[in-house]
Amino acid sequence: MKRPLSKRQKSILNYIREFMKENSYPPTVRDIQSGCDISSTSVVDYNLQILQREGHLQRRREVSRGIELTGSQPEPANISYIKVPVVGSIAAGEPLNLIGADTLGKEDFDQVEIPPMLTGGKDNIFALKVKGESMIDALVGDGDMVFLEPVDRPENGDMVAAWIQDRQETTLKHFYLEGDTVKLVPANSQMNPIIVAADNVAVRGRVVGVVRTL
Amino acid sequence: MKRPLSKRQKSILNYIREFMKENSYPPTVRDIQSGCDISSTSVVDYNLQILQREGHLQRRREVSRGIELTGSQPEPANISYIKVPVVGSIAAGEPLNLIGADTLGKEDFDQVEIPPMLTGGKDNIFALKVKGESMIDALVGDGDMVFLEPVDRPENGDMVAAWIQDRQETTLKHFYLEGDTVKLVPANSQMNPIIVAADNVAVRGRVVGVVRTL
DNA sequence: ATTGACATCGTACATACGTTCTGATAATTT
DNA sequence: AAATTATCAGAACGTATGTACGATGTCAAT
Repeated sequence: MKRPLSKRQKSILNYIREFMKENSYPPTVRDIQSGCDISSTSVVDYNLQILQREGHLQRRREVSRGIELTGSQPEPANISYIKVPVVGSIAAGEPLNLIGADTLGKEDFDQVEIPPMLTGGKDNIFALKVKGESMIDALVGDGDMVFLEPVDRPENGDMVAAWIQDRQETTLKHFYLEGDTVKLVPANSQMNPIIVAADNVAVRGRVVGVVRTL
Repeated sequence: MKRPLSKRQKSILNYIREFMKENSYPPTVRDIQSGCDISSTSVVDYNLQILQREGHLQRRREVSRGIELTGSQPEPANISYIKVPVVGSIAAGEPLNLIGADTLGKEDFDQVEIPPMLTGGKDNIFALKVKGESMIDALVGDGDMVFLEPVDRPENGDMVAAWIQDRQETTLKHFYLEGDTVKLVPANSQMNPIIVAADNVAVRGRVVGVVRTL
């Protein structure tokens, strides 16, 4: 169903997007033809049919400029980008005060803007700056920014930010629920798993993305 | 200058707005004609001319549906976001065809939008999808997306995408220039550095960011 | 009544534009 | 290789659609 698009099809799709950003109406078959350096209108038509079949756009027969891109509705301009609050940094073994992540508004934190590519469409995403090397084997290093989706009942194996009640700290670990205990395992061969009672940990969120700048 | 619009003109303007809300393209003269119960296309044209003169809309001559409502422009969105082309994927030890990255336009590739946070303000950034584990110790894993800034004379230690002439392949490695040879070292303890003549490698770009989604 | 600016009609025309047909060519499969 | 299938080319066709133009109607000022 979801076949990969050919180079030409991508090119066409991109051209349509660009065109509609410039003008306020869709391009004609011939606009696309010249815009994408295609030598025949029939080729454009051919590929438009495919793009339509694959659900990337809608066409109205016999209607000039009867092209409608699906998926990327109008342009609320900013809905495509999401501002997420950086609620703090998280360090291996160090306490982290995340209190207020629920009570305070987004406005009270630094904000980073991230593309939807990272969020998978979810909102409510928040960010943490990683300190330390506790997850180094999971390819998360010091200084990285991790993005989390708020969940309190993660799947086993998820990378989560968890608050450990009696240690008064929050760490980034892999999560495993085993009976009524929770095993929090770091992705670092030099560090040992933490095993605690299930009611002693509160998962803050599940990591959905990692960003590092060099 | 700002004359009051006639009933008919208001009707037309209104119809255009409605039409563009329904469909994603502007109406034709005849759409307006029937939609506003006008008995002649010339009347529509006549009134459109007036509406244009009064600044309520723009028209493109000889262009079907060449109507553009003024006043409610959807803001040029955020300039702060950059579209970068994903020019391909890069794999440890496998050839990668990057030919055309210079000759083809951005439009010919998939695009991802990234926040300025990742680019440090530079443009010309391009992206590669990582395949394989050659940089696993540098916290770059399979499936990650790396963002590169085009440079051909990197600093020692930079992580670069380099084209190796006589192997006909592109890889992601750390770069070290030593005399007139170049050492390309993978960040994977299981793999050995590649040492080649300096004029045998062409650096495509320097990695400035890494993104991973889980 | 006459004029003339304004709005409306009906119609015709030229071209903008989607569609279709016949083959050619490249990519895959048998 | 032969047979299929996917993709492209070029041209032709017919509808969709903007535009032009003369005729008609309206209404206020002359």
